[in-house]
Amino acid sequence: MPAISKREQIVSEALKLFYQFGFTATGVDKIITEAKVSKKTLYNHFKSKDELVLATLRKRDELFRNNLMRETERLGDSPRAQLLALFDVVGDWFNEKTFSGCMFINAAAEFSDADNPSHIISAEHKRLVCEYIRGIASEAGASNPDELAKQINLLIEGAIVDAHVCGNKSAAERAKRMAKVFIDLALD
Amino acid sequence: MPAISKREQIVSEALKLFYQFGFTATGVDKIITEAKVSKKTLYNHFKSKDELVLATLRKRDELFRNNLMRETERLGDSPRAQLLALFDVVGDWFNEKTFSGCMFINAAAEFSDADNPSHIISAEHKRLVCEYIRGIASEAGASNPDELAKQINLLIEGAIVDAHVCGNKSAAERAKRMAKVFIDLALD
DNA sequence: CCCAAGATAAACAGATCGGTATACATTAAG
DNA sequence: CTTAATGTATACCGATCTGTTTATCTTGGG
Repeated sequence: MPAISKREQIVSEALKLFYQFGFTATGVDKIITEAKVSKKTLYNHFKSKDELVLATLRKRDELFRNNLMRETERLGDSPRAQLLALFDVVGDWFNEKTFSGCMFINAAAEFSDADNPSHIISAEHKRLVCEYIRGIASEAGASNPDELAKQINLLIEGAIVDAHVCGNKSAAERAKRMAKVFIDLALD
Repeated sequence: MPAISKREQIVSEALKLFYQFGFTATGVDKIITEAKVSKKTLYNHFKSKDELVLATLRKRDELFRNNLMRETERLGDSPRAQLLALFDVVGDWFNEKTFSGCMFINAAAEFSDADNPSHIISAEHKRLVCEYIRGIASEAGASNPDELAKQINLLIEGAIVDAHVCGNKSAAERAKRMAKVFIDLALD
C-alpha cells in the first residue's frame, strides 16, 4: 500500500482540473494523464466519471469546511469575532491565484437539475456550512441563531459571486461590513 | 425576410438549451435540431460555437435587464419602493419552473478564466445591473448611492445562489428584509 | 520461489464533438 | 426568366468523448 493511494491521486488531480476547467469540459483522459495512472485503474476505483465527480465533490467539501473551521477559529478568539473572521477567511480564498469561485456553485451551474446527485451534494455542502455558522451564532448568544446564520451565509454567497464573476477581490470586506450590522442587531 | 429570422430562432433555442443544460454539455447538433435549421445556416450566422455563446449571452443580458427594469418600475412607485421591488422581481424569477440560476454565474462557472470573452460579458452584465440599481439609489437620495447599490447587488447575488443551489425559493424574501436595513441606513 | 492482486500501456468500441463540403431546393429582385 | 442569395439535408472530416478489453509488468505475502 503506497503512502498516497492511487485513488487519492486521482481525486486530487480531478479536484484541480474540475475546479479550473469545469466538470463537463474535463475529460477522463486528461485526469489520468495528470494523475499518472492508467484508465483501467481509474475505472477500478470509480464505476463512471459521474462517480468520480461525486467523490471529488465530497473530498472538496471535507477540505473546504475543515479549512474554514480551522482558520475561523484561529482568527477569532470569541464567537462574535469568529462570525466576522469568516469573511477574512473567504477574503483570503478570493485572493488565491487558483480561485475559480465556489466549486459547488459551479457544480450546480453544470448540473442544474435539482435531482442530480452532484447538485444534491452541493446543496448539502451549503447546508453544512450554514449549520457551522449557526453553531457559532448560537454560542455568541444570538437572539435567533438560525436567522443570523442564514443572513451571514447569504452575504458570503453574494461575496463569492462578486469575487468570481466580477473579479472583485474586496467583496469579502463589503460583506463583512454588512454582516457586522446584523451581528450587532442579533447580539442584544 | 421572415417575421422571425433564422438567426433569432437559433439564439432563442440556444438560450433555452444553454441555460438548462450548460454551455459545454449542449452540442450544436442539439441546437440545430431544436431550432429546426441546418448546420450550414448556423455556421452562416456564427463563425463558431463560441460566437453563438457570446451572442446568446448578449441576448440574455438584454432580455433580463429589460424585464428587471420594466417589472421593478411597475411594482415600485417611488425610488425607495423600487429598491425593494427588485427583490420581488427576482423572487418571481426563482419561482419560475425553468429557473436554473443566473445564466452569467453559470457562464462564469464554465468559463472560469477571467479573460474568457463569455466571462467578460458576464462581468459586464453584473456591472450593468449594479449601475441600474445605483441610478435608483441616487434618485432615492441615498447618502452613498454607489455603496448602497453594491450592497443590494450583493444581497441579490446571494439570494440567487441560495435559490438555485439549495432550492430555497424564499431566499429573495430574506434578502429583501436585509436590504431594508441598508436602505433605511442610507436614506437618513 | 510463487502466485495473485493490482498496476501498466495501448488498442479498441461506438458515440458525439465542432466544423466543412456537396448537391439540391426555395425565393425574391432585377 | 434569370440569377444570386439563402435555405435545406446529408455525408463527411478528424478529434475527442466515456468506457472496455487485452496482454504484459510489478510487487508483496505466504
